[in-house]
Parts: sequence; C-alpha cells; structure tokens
Amino acid sequence: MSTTPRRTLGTLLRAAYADLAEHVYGNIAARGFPGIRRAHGGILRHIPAQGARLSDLARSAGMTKQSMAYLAEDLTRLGHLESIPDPADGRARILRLTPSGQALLQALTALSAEAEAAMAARIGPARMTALRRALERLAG
Amino acid sequence: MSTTPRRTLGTLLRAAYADLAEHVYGNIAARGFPGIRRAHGGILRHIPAQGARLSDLARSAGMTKQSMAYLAEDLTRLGHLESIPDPADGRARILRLTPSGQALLQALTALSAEAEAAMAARIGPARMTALRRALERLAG
DNA sequence: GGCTATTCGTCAGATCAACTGACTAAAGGA
DNA sequence: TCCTTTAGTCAGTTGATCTGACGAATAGCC
Repeated sequence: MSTTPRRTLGTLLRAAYADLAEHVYGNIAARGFPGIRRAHGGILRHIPAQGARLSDLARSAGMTKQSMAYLAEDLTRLGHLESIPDPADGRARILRLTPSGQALLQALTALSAEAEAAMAARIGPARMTALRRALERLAG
Repeated sequence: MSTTPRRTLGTLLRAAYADLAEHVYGNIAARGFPGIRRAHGGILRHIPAQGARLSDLARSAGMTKQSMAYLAEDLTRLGHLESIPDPADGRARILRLTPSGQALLQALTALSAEAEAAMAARIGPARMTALRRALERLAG
C-alpha cells in the first residue's frame, strides 16, 4: 500500500501558493485596505522608493505596459500610487508610492509573514527552512 | 550587506509554479495535443476511470459547475472527454476520458516529471526531496 | 400517489487579469 | 532635418473564473 498518490509538483506548488494568497488577500481588507486584489500586490513590490516609469515597471514585472497601466490605475484611484510627470522626459510619468501605499505594502508584507509563520507551525521550522532554501535556489 | 532581499514565500512559490507550468503547457502541443491550456490539465486529474458527473468534478476541483462545464466542453470538442447519460439519473451526464484523453493525461504527467527532473538537476536531488516533502506535508 | 425541496446541468451576464494591434507625442541619433 | 525608437493610451479580445436565474428530474415525506 501507500503508493502515495504522487501528486505532481505543480499541483503541490499551486496549492501552497493558493493557501498563502488566500490568507494575505482574504485579510487585507480587514486591515484597512479594501479593494486590493492579488494582481495589485505583485506590482507594489516592484516600485522603488524614488518611483519608476510605467514601462520599466511593466518590464520588471514581466507584463505589458497596458496590463501594468490597468493595475496602476486601480492603485492610483485607491490613493496608494501617485504619478508625477518625469522632468527629464515629456512622454513619461513617474509612478511612486504614497504614504498610504507604503502602509499597504507593509501590511501585505506582514500578512505574508504571518501566513508563512502559520505554515511553519504546521510543518515544523526545519521543513520550512528547507522549503525556502530550495525555492530560493530555484529562483536563482 | 546581504540582507538577502527576502522575497516573500508567495513570490517564490509562484515563480516555481510558473516555471513548471511553462514547461508543461509550452510543450504539450508539440507532443501532439494542441489547444490544451493550463486550466484543462487540472481537471483531467480529477476524472476517475469510471467517469464522474459534472457536479462532482466541480466539487472535487473546487470550482463552480459552470466553470467546469466551460472547461469540459473544450476537452470534449478536442476529443479527450466523452459524456454519456447517467442511466441512474436522468438529469446527469457521466464524463469520461476517451483513449485520446488518457494519452493526453499521460503526456501531461510525463512533461511534469521532466520539468521536475530538470529542477532537481538545478538544485540537487537532496533539496528537491526536501522541497517535495515539505509541500506534501503542507497539502496534508 | 402527490407535494415540496433539492440537485443536475444550462443560459446569460459580469469581473479580473492578462493579451495584441494601432495610435500620438516626445526623444534621440545620423 | 528626418527617421527610428520609446512612453503611454485607446480599443478590442481571450481565458478563467464568478453569480444569479432557470427548467427538468429526483428524492423525501406525508
């Protein structure tokens, strides 16, 4: 017996991610940031302190300018991003986190850390460390 | 220095999954199964040999009947699924893999194993085993 | 047997997160 | 100056989900 169903690695990774994301995005509204969806979180982490241009953000997040504009528009409307004209380039706007956006990013990071801690509690810290190490090695 | 950027676990999991899925679904057409997208793969694994009803598949895959119907329709059109009326319940249809669907499932499993092997080669078999163990423990 | 509640699958429509293609305006290089 | 590239926008499409409403069949109860 025990030909453990041998779930594919993809299935396992997906499930773990879904679990984590559920914790983060299922609780972010309750922490004072309504309207934040999964796709928003990813882009916030790509915005450096000095701000960045839409095209650069799109490139660094691996998506099209149009997709980035669509997400950035939400965050701007919610007050977490502001865009100022680039003094050095009349075509470009610089996108930058507002104080509210910084607080949001902090809240997301905290929720993520919580979720990670909950996982560590379930599987034990040693396995958690091994998990993180392996994933970091994979990501290069 | 070296306050390693501390990517969130979510980011790491997502990246690993994307990598894997890219290998599987980026190559499945070349193996003779055109038109297969990510969402299709997931549902194939939920179909038992004797077949199952749409509602049961939806439940086991954690999605609505409507979403399952949408995906199942694609697979039926491509010849990988067939639906026969349930003799025991006039409302229901039984969905079942065709031989082509079984071959598709096999091809997906093979690609997944390949991708996993490629990852193991990158990070070493010990880390790979640790990764799998941790994820399996998480999935329960 | 007959009523009622539940379940099965479908229809219609909405949302979100991406995409491609076509475009204007500005910048930069020869 | 002219040509090419780049920044961002507009319009439209696709994929994968969702909700709500529905007709038909089944199942439970009296």
